[in-house]
Amino acid sequence: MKLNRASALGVFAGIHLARQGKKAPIQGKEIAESLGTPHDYLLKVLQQLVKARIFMSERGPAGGFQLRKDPDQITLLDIVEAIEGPIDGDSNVLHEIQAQPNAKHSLESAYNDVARFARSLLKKTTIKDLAA
Amino acid sequence: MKLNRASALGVFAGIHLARQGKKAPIQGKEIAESLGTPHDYLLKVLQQLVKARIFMSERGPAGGFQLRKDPDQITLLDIVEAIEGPIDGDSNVLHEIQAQPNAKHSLESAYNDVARFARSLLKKTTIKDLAA
DNA sequence: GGCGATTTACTCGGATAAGCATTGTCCGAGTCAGAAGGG
DNA sequence: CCCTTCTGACTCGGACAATGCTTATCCGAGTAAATCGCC
Repeated sequence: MKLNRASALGVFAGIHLARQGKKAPIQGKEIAESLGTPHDYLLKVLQQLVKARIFMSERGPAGGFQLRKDPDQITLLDIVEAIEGPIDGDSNVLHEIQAQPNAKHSLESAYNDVARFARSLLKKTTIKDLAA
Repeated sequence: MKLNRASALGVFAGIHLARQGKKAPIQGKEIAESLGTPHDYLLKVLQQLVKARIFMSERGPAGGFQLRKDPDQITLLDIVEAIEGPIDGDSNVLHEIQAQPNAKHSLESAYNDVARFARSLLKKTTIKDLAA
């Protein structure tokens, strides 16, 4: 697992939306200025979260982004995995190396343990927690 | 943190050397064939471990690589950090984003917790454990 | 003045470049063994 | 025959490309409001 700039932007964008409530859509432009990040790039990140059905978007004037669920129903894991892809032990890297199967297995389970821990930890924290 | 092909190769190379004992140097060519990986690339990985003083190398005919320490004194963390660099929470990515300080801090400590867990887990396992 | 088609301004959406890290390759530096030559 | 010198083969070492992923940018699709024209 890794922490991209993109996934961090996704989390903070979620916090920004949570703070505004669900009244009206918030424009990407406003979020970008708030986070001090390039507008066009942030949009691409937000798009991924819309595809993952975590955010919802509306086009046209007065359009923008909103949370699709309540802030306490959105975990960090939801956002991070929507952007980075699933958090696993990267076992595909191991399988293309020839080595003793039990050594491969031991290393793989070590990495899987780390991945499991990361998943459970990120699942505990919600957007609501961070927006407080 | 992430699991590169390079760090996996470093671990398996360490296992290969541990299995041979400390009698004579093992050539990179032999390790590369054993792991089914490009020879020239593996050398670059082994070089990093030599620089980190985990392996030792000898040139010339009958040269090769050896472990510098006992297999039970070399942890997975030693090898992985020698190749990937230190395992941290990638907090540098966070600091260039403008956001509420407490939200940034919460996210950063979540990632630091994962990094700490990964470090402690990788520190528990030694090359000797995997070579058995 | 009221209604509707049209234009306009504004938003997100997806396809397209630029930058950087990881992976892969090549040639040179160092080292020992063995052969060649002279004593 | 023995010692010294030289050549050559073999190893690692570090500098140089190629590939893939992350980041950044651009232009087009969609939408609602405002404008203009007609009734």
